[in-house]
Amino acid sequence: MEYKNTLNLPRTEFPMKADLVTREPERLRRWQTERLYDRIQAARAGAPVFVLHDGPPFANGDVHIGTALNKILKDFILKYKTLRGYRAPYVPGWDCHGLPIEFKVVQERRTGSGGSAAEIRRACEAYARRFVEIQRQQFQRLGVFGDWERPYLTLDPAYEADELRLFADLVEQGMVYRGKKPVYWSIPCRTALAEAEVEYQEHVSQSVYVKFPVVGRPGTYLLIWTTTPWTLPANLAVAYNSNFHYAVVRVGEEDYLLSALLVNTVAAKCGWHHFQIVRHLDADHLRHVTYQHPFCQRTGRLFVGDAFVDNVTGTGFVHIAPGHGLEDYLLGLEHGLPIYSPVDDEGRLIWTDDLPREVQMPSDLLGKSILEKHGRSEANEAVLHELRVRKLLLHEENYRHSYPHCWRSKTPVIFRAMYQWFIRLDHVPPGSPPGTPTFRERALAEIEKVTWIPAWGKNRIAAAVKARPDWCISRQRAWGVPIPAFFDARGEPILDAAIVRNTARLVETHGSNIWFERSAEELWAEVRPQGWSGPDPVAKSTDTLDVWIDSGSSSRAVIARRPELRGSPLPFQCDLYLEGSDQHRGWFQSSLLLSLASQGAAPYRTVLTHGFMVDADREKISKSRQAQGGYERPQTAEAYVQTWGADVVRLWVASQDFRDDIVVSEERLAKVAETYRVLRNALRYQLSNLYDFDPARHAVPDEALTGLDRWALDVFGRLEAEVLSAYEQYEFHGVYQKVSQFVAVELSAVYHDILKDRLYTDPADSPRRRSSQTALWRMVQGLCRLLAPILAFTADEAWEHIPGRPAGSVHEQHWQPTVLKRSQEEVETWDNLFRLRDRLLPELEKARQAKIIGKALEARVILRGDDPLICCARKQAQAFQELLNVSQLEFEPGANGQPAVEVTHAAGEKCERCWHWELDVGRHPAHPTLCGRCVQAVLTRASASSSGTAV
RNA sequence: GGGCGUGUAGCUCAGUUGGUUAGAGCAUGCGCUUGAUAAGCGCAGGGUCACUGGUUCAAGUCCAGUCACGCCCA
Repeated sequence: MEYKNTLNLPRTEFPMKADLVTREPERLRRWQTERLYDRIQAARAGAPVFVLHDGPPFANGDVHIGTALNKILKDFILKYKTLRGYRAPYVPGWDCHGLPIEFKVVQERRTGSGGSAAEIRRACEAYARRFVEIQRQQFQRLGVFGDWERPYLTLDPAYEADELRLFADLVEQGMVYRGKKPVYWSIPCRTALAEAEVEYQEHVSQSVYVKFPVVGRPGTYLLIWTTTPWTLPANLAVAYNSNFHYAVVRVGEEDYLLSALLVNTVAAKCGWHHFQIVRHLDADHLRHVTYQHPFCQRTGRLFVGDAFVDNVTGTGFVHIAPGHGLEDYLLGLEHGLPIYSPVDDEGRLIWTDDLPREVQMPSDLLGKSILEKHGRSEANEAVLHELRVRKLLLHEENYRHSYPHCWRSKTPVIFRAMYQWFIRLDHVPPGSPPGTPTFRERALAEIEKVTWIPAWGKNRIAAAVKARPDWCISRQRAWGVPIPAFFDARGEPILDAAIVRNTARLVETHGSNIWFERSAEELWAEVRPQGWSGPDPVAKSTDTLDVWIDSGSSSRAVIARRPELRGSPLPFQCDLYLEGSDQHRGWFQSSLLLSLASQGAAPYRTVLTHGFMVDADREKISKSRQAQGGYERPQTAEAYVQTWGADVVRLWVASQDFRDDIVVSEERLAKVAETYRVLRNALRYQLSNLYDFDPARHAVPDEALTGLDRWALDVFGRLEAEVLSAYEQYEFHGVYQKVSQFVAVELSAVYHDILKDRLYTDPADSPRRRSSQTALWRMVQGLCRLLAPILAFTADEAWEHIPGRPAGSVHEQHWQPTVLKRSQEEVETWDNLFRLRDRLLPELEKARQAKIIGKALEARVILRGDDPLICCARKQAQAFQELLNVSQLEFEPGANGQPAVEVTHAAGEKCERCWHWELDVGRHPAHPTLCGRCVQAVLTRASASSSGTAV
């Protein structure tokens, strides 16, 4: 029993149990008090730069697990680049303006009208800052390094000023115009919505088939179909498809015109039992048809609309209201129709100045509300009533389809034409020669210059840029950067680059609240350009800029402004943007368009995209499932960190290919936690066997290392190269797979297992033991560096337990992979030994099954014959016996009838100290239970301790 | 409905230009060990490569279609 004390059993303070949830915050505090991030940046002052520019999350709510994923991926890259010697600064940002915050604030205030714009704005700012603080804590808790004390906020006056200066450039180039155009309008929010603010949901609409009387042919009607009856008062035309055949169908006394292919469908819907097709018409006949509006005193004409009139739904005639639909609007422009939109901000039907009163809707319809309550809208009901009394409503039914909804109020949006500011996508500078590329074409060319990872990202953003309409940039909201426009006495807008720049200067010193707090006169006095010869304003605009202009301006307001991020030769261009794939239509695009327009190039050289978080069933994380208790915990970063610790969450992020969707589930986290334990244990094994190792005194040079250790370092070197390459390509799941499999197989099952014997039983200072310690010492440093970007806390913790380590945190190290070069011959020898080992292990297993042996040390292996592998093993008998971890290995010449491999129980007795079975146990009278080797070890140890050199 | 993706063992991933019985780690089961011990080692089971059809001597790998899921759009 006492011999156990003569062994070099592992010792370490590095605990097996990670206890990440309580221990990580302590390390975090230390990093903060030591100002580790600043220290790293300072140390890399002259190094090559790698800039990843942060896409700002919205300053609202707790950090979602999906947002955490994004931040962690960014941190992997920056920690990796830092280790490789780059100066890789990180300036986190927040998107602070916008409807979601204003919506919350107005809800929270609940004080009737809600106060002035300036008051709401102050409350919004306080709200945004509160969540910036909350999210900052939560992001830091994930182990993300960055300049958290000086993040960029889109509400900073300096940011707003730069955004306005960028806007001024666009104004100066003539890219910004005011136009009347149908936009998404949210009635409860009383605002136009950006495409990004619209979400599609299932909706039941009232679908109606309506008769439009044909002028000059009593009893003949066009049939149109619509799912938005409230747009009928705005009807100004009907579209048909010039490729279709149309039929005149007689039902009872009346004749109906509709697409020939849809006759049966419509007949079934409308319940026509007896009908006959009395005539066929082709498109030429339709060109000259005029119809009477069903309930307004005006007529309309038919136009070709091949692009959108289909033969699948409806009647083959499409009701056109240029003020209420994009296709309608375009057709209206083409034929000079007014963009007529008789609806007010509250979604009520009204008369407008676009048409004479007498040809507009009957006064009974005025004031009827479009907004649905319990699936019914006053406006629809009133229109249907008008149709019914005139006997023009042929059929009515519920129609279930996907329909755009306001993302905040969750109500169906309407399309409504109104004056808005736009950025013209097909802009060409005035006076440029023919053939000059349009802005859209330049954007597409710029997309070609960027590296998109994965490569399909290029297609995706190019398709989005190709297809997108002009960018509607105005919002009728308070919480945003004001559009510094004025109106003259005639109501004409005044927007001028010099005014915008002067406003930027004003905003830079006072913040953008000044626009809302001061009167138009006061503002004009401040921003009126020198030598202004235009009209004087009588009012100011109260619109704000689309928030995509905010975040899209960051290349100018942040990259070009912050000295540590500033690029060269293009100050606004950085190396990498990294966001979810939805940003192809969001930030990637807004950043590209704005940077190109104002600065002449894309703000990024590479764009990396990740997929979305899905649950265990590979379906998107849904709030309704959350509400029904479908998940064990809230889908926030905090909830996961509090259960598993940040390093497990980080390892989970690394474990999957982020270019696809990422599964977040309890099972997945549990599996990853298991891998974490394996990694941690391997580190612990290595550290615990270095307790008496001082590299300065004990390190063994490469050529003196044992073959096994040289093998291990070589294999590790190859792993390191593979891992390096995976990091280079941002394939963190490759790092995860390679490292975890290496640790499980090469390290734990082979190297560590074999090493135990020499580490524990050899004399502490024996060359063989010091050789292995040297290898472990080098490897544990390598592992820490290689894991540091992912296991930010654990790698740093383990690093501190390495004896004689380089100064500083693991995150301050310079990762320079070292290679141990072995000759071809040596490599082959060891490959052979392992090949033979693989062949013999099943034999040992058989012996175990047959109860001949238990553990391998109880075995004696006899190898016979002159098989090349066996010859190789004979030359390396001692090393090979170690690989097998058996007590006795014997070689015999081949003999007839004798197997080439034989496993028997070892001869002799079990040594009490090393557990080998040896023939020389008991030879030494003072140590009757020990083998010769252990006697030596014990005697060496005794003399070392008596001479005072023991460790 | 359209665009862009994805679909290989329970989980996460490999599967080069199409070529022998489809691999790894983890998890599971069964053993071993008890000097890495809320650890360690070994062995075993587990896949009609989403589905259907095609091209080919040969397809997880190429083509077409279908389905499911995700993002974006209508």
